[in-house]
Amino acid sequence: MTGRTERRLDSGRRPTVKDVAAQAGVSVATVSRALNGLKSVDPALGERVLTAVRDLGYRRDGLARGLRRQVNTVFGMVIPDIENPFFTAMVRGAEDAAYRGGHLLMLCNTDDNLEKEKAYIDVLLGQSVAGLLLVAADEEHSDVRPLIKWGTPVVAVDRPGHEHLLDAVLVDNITGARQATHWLIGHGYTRIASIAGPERTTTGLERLTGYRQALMDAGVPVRDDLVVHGDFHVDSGYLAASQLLDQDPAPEAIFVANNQMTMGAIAAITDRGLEVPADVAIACFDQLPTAVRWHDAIVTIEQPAYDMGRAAVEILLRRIAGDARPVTEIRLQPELHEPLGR
Amino acid sequence: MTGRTERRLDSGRRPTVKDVAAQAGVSVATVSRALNGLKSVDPALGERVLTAVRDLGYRRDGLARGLRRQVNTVFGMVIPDIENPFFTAMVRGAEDAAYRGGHLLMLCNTDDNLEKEKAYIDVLLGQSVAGLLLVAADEEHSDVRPLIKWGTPVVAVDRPGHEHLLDAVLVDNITGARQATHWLIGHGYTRIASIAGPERTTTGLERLTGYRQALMDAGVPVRDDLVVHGDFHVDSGYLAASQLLDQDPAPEAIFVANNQMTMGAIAAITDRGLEVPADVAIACFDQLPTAVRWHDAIVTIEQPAYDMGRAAVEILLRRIAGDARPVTEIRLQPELHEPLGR
DNA sequence: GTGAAAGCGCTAACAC
DNA sequence: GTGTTAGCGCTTTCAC
Repeated sequence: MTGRTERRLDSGRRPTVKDVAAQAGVSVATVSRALNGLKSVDPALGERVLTAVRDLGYRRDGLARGLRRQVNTVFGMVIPDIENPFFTAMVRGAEDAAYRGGHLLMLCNTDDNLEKEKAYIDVLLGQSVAGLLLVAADEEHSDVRPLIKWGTPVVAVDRPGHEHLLDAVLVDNITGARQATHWLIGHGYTRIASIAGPERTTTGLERLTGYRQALMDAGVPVRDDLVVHGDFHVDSGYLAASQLLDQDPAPEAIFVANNQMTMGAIAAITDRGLEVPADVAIACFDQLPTAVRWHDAIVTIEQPAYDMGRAAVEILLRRIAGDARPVTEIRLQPELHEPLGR
Repeated sequence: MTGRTERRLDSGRRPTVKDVAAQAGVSVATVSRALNGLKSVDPALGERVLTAVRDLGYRRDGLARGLRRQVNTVFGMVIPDIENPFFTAMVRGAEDAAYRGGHLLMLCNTDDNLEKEKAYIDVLLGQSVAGLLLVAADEEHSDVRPLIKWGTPVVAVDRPGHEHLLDAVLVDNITGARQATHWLIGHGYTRIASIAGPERTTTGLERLTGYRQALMDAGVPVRDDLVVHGDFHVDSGYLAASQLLDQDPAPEAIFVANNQMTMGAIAAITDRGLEVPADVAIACFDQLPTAVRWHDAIVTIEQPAYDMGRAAVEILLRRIAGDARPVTEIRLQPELHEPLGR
């Protein structure tokens, strides 16, 4: 603030290597070497450089650096819904693994908007990220082939990449959904509805398939009027549950395809003065926070969200290290948790 | 895949403007102009450029572009805890406003880790982001002065920036905490404890101050053994509540300084077979999801998280547009929500 | 051990 | 309306 140590450059210009070099009385090459920690630099000069850096408030330009070195250390991650705890847990898993591996993680939220998704992927690749984790909003149209071609490793998480051309970390949705539905059947419910996910997502479709399989296995007729599609968000769960409860007779149990829609469904049920599970039983794909109402009364299929993020980053790290094995798809098993009350 | 249209460049090299220019039979300048949508380019040539771009799978290098133009379109945002719904709501507000203004938002989660925070800020500024939204993990040590000096606009959100040198969007924590505590007092509770936030955050301190003020206003003695500090995360809420409940006599009511710790506190109370609010009343700073157990039995101080994010971006946009007014601090009012049961 | 200079991919003068 | 070229800030040969 006093300007005492800041000899040159009082203009608003951001300082560059040149400024630092001039201030320290060395060449730009030496500045660069010192900043990169090359041991081939004289300790005395190195010290002078560091002092100049501090005096000037110099900060290396990542753009120029990245452009020159053609290698970045940051990972990019694209998720569809930052308000969904499942994805944020996944982010934590990815981030922890990345940080351990010496990488940072930049997150982009697409809000299930394909246009945004395209834009974010574009920026991320434009910045030459070291790797990309992609939870695709639209599996059909997010064409990432060009990326892989030019060497940026991409791993699809939760939802498979374009035509299974990408490394992917997925969950066995069919088995999980079947287990949940099976549990309901085993506990005496027969009129079992489902609030399903969007038809354009594999997660939505696979969980619906699992639900249907369980019914067929048990010889329970599969009725299309008992299936309502939502969009994986809270409001659509509320709406779907309302539609189902309007039916006469109303369903005795509902298998809901994700956590957010379950929250909505619970709210709809409560708003009608009904109780879970006395009036309507719920099975939910995804873990629910323990503090959630009726938590003890709901069957949940817990997905290993944190581990999925971690596993995805580990694949990325291996690819960066030069691993060239063919496309790998990992499918992790979810886990059925019975309600405590039983 | 067939390679039919891809004349040159079958190597693994990523194509550049030069390649596109060669393929389209024009100069690099024309390619650049076409890609930037300058109308001074012949439609026919423009078309040829676009075709070449598609054939080659060309993608503009954001690093080189940013370096040359010295102006980026992406905002950066740094938050301490991506698993806290308060921050994710804030992100949504910021992102929506940014997108409306033609900007994208890159998110970084510091996990309350000062080292990570430094690293992320460094990368973000290194990438020359157009602006930075900062929810500081450590208000003392996150020295962002150099940034402002070189022109990147920075807005502090939720927690004030370094010594109030930054534009900031904050909440009136003292008033909110006072209202919550006042409500408890007004409903007959006198032995009121508090699970406070960390002492290094202003949010933690201000809410504690509000709690104390309310007690003093009502002539209730302020007792330090009724205050336990947490770290704003779920586990610390559980721990703190356990400590408080171990006291004899146990507190009749607890004012909890944020949502996550409230979740933990509720779990601790439930685990002991106690009920909210019959055995222990809870007042919580922050909104709680409606599906949370006891939601109807808890006084909440709702923060306008979404609006905070939006307001912060709006400041950023104004600064970018050249607004040079002195440092602005906005304080939004939280809103007390009474439990429905009353 | 240090410096001079080329060049990463792009845009923006500047010529024509 | 199009092409040639300088140069953004940095790293990295290549000389010395």
